Amino acid sequence: MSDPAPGDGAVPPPPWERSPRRRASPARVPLTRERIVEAAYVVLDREGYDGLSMRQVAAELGVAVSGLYAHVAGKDEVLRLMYERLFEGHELPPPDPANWQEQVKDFAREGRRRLLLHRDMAKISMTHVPFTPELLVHVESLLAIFRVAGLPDTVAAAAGDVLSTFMDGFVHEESMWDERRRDSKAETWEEMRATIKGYFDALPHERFPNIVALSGKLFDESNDARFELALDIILRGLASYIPPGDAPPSR
Amino acid sequence: MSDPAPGDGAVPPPPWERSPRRRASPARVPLTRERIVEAAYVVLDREGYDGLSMRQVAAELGVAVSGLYAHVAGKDEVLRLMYERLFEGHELPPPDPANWQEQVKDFAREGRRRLLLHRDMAKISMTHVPFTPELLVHVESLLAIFRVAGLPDTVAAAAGDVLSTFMDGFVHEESMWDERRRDSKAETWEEMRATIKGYFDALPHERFPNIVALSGKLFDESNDARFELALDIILRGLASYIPPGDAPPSR
DNA sequence: TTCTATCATTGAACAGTGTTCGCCAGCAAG
DNA sequence: CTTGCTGGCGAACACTGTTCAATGATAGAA
Repeated sequence: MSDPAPGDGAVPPPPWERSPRRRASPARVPLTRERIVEAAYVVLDREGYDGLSMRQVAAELGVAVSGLYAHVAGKDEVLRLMYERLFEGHELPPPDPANWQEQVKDFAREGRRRLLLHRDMAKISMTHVPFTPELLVHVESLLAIFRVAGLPDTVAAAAGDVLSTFMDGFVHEESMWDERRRDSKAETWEEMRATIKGYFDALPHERFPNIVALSGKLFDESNDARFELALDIILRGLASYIPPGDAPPSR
Repeated sequence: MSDPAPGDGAVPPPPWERSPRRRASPARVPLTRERIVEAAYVVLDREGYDGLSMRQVAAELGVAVSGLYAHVAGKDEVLRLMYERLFEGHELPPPDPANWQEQVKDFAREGRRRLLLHRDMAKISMTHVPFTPELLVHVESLLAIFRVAGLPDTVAAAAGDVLSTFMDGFVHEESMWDERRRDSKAETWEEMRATIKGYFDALPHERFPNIVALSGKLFDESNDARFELALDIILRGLASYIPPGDAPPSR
């Protein structure tokens, strides 16, 4: 497109321009890890996780597949770099015992927001354990907030598990429904939701009374509302472990 | 091996044994969905999720790959059947408001137990949304317990999300650590845990004071203890939504 | 018993995948 | 201008899931 091959209507470059052109051709931006990750994101958004192949990434860059392996150990490393770049610049504020709950919620909200930035990103996120040096600062900050808030150490340690598995799992479920919507003929989310609700409403009342009764609550609520509510459930549970008198949420 | 081709030392079967032999050969158990799923489990346990291929399953059955497709739509269906069979017979007791929390915990414990029965099973579990008819009864039973306990409907709807994403996520993390252990030279879990703890202890104290301080709590605790604690966090959060006076956890 | 029709099973093929290796063109240094 | 070198290239390997024409053995009919 922007780099047409000679021979299909394009006149060959005049000889006196050979010198500058010679610079132009090799002056194509050199392949770097950053450019590879960037291209991988483009492919991921367009083709989804299953369509994210090294060949597609190479094609996106207009480069041979084998060229990628000079800068990257393999596909695993590409996925890891994508995962790490997604949370770059994601920093938590210094612990404030007065509203630690809101701080934790903000962390989860921001995490979800970033995961939703790219299609199928939750799939990639879940296959990585966040103990690479760049991601450890998040764990550290979260633990700081928990401890300053007065949570016992064991609870603080477990809280990270609950929060991160929930965050990944929730977004993953969201993207699975979105994928299902893509596969079906439903164009809009509303249409898809109506289809699902119809399926649940059509279930035999006597065998699934509660599902039928809650079909509205299960899917009519927006994902944001369900996410917020679930966050609140988790944080209420955590708060219940703060010893009375220890940094009470007075304010 | 057990079925040597004629011509390399094996004498051909005498003609008078042809009749019984003819029965023996076709008397091989016929291919069924059940046998395919069973073989898939064997391959999964031996090779892990990445080694679970249709060809391996076919080889396990001593059958051509293409033969599988006469009984199964494809690999996706095999994974779905495996997932559904894992939870076969997993039934919840009738709702008892007096100890609904223990009922919910038992559900999660049994779910984790089954997921741990087969290597990488959590990976398979997470890619499925439990809305197939066979699995809907679980959702139904859980909702029943939540509602009878007095949880508001919106909370009951969200509670299922929190619980299932946590269950899958926690076991998935467990199996990821186990996979990492397998890859490393560490044989036992204790050895692996020591390695991890050593890594955390070696972190710079000034940058990661909380991680260093909690390195013991993060990994010395057994997975069971962490799972139980996390369950308790979630259930305390849920319980906080029961309106006062509505089926109080007296006893 | 002999023939036939049926259907489960097969082998080969196709279009992909991640990864490796030998080669070659173009650049910087001498 | 020549030399050395290295980044990118093409081709290949060993896989993957899936399809399809052909085949083999079986059960039923004559």
